[in-house]
Amino acid sequence: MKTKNRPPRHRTPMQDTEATPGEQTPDRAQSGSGGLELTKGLRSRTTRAGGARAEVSRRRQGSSGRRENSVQKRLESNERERQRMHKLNNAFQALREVIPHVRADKKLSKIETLTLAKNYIKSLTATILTMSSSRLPGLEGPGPAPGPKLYQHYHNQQQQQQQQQQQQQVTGATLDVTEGQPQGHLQRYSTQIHSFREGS
DNA sequence: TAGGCCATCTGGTCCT
DNA sequence: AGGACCAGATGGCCTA
Repeated sequence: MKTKNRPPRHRTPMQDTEATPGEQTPDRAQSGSGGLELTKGLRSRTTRAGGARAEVSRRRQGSSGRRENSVQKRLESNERERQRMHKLNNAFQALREVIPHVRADKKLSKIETLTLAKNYIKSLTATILTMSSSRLPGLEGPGPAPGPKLYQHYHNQQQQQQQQQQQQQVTGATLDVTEGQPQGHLQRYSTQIHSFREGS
């Protein structure tokens, strides 16, 4: 696995609006697509389908006034998209900080973060179920008994997931773990974080 | 150098 | 209508 703790890259000219504190510094410096001047960005994309469409669109624009207006709209849209992605990345970072993993010096990738989070939740769920297992047969039992309800909810979800998997026949999801008995989750989670951080 | 990961731009579609 | 969301494309950085 690779180190993702790389230093922030530089900002593009248009990114100088300012980054919200705590947000990742945008990179993309001087890259063909990223470094606007919008015209530069558009020009660099004319070889692509989207870029070609943009080219046609621009020809249709006609007057330079309308074109400028369109460019301005695009710049604003780009900025919103950037902010949206920064929020998403902040959420990823927040998630990384609450899921335990082995090598704290190495940043989890997004896919690793999501997968570990999913399995961490499952392991916690399994732990809770284990702790309340004395009540498991007690669907009939009196008292507050959150256990059985949770257990049933958990199993309903397990069944749904199994059905979905059977339907979809998902392949290539190497990070995913085949669902099984609840008590296996903690073990699998532990194994997985080791393979993520120390393996490959 | 190839492959993985990522940020950004972009146009289309959906939603309010 | 305008903004949010999404997916495809592109290119930079990093590691094995």
